[in-house]
Amino acid sequence: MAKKPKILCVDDEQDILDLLTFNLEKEGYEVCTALNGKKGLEVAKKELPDLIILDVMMPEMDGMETCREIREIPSLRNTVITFLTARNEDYSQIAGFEAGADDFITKPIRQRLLVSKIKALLRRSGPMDKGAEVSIGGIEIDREKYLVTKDGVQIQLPKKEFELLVLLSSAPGRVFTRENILNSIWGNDVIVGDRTIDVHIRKLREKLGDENFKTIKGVGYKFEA
Amino acid sequence: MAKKPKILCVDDEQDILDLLTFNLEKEGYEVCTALNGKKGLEVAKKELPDLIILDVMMPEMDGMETCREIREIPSLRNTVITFLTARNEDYSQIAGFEAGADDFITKPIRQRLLVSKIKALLRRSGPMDKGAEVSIGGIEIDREKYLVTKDGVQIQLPKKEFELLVLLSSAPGRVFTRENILNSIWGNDVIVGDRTIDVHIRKLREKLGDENFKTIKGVGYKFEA
DNA sequence: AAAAAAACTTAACTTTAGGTTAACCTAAAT
DNA sequence: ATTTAGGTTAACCTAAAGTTAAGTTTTTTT
Repeated sequence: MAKKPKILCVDDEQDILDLLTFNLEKEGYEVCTALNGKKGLEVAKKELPDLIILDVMMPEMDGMETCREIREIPSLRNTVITFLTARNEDYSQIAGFEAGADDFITKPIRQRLLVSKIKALLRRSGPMDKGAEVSIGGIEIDREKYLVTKDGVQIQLPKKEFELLVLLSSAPGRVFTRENILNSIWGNDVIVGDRTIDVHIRKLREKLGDENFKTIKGVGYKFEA
Repeated sequence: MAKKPKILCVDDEQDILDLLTFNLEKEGYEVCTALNGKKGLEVAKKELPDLIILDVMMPEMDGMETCREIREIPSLRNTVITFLTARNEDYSQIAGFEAGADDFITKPIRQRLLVSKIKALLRRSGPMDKGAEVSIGGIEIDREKYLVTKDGVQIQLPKKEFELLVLLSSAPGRVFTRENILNSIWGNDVIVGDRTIDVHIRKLREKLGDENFKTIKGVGYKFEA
């Protein structure tokens, strides 16, 4: 099974969160929640969800503001964000799109519409990054063929190493924290020792060249050409 | 050789049609065109293309509407549809997916991206059940005759083995997950044990040579020459 | 219609790739 | 100099795939 899409719901009402969680989990999504914008931002950074549902009306940091901040974070730049608003608040919609929203869901939430919108949004974001081949500095990655080519030589990587490479190369130059990596590749619930990542990084360095995998001490790793 | 995929382009600007036709024919596709949604629908019914490129903005019947109508026609239900939009018309994209689009191509059209998207979309849309003969590395597959020839020797494969071979060979080199395989050959709902696939793979290896069927542990299988 | 054969699935068991850990080492930062 | 994060290695362990044979089901033959 392809990894379950992860959805973050941010709302100050626990009721709404419960409703969303219930409906989305039923559809097979992995759901995480936050009770305010600030928490939402934190969770988003940590969990790197595929889609975020943001309530517009929240105390302290409202949806707009949260959205703007999320859009500032490189690792979340391509995450789909949809707002939750009261019906017919046209005005907020305009502002919302300016803040970087991708869609709006109106309250009261109709379960069927919610699910179909979510599906459509995820589908939309899907085809983009499915382009199978990436090529950076002599290294080609073909996700469909599960094959890496370095300077014309094909290399067969084990699953975890491949996934790690795909992750790091998805944003060359960007630092991924250990936490990022664990969440993306292992999932938040799985617990593996600290050294595990190092070992995989080591293998990658061995196979693809030391110079491409940089350590940022105290922060994480990045892939560079 | 598998039959050329047929692509229908619908746009109200002749310039765009010419550009698309030129680029796609160069890649070996068969191209037909229509200057508006209504004509597009007619041509689609007649030609049964494998993929349709629809401009969103057209007078009279726009892309969305055309798309919806196309989806109503049973013989075109599985045709891949991709929209042509001006850059960053996010909102129309959402509506587009709801109308049944599979992907979007943004104007201005970048030739390489266009071609790679088309390729990816056609590949994903699954094995074309039209073109009958495939030949890869000493193995010939004739889907019409249900016949496999290895190094000139005809081999009679049972149904499941044959289907599995056809699936894997439909995209040589590409890894098919167990889930992929189950969905394609057995259908979404049928439940068969995990080991069933292995057994069929084993039979294929036995009959057609071990080396052609690679295991990607934790991922799936692929067929290679 | 019964018997036989072929194909398909399952179950039980073995094998193995590769993922994880633990223990120790090294280098960078304070 | 001390601390701490990361690097390295090899042993260990496990989930996934391979194998085989024994049921089932389906198809063909008589």
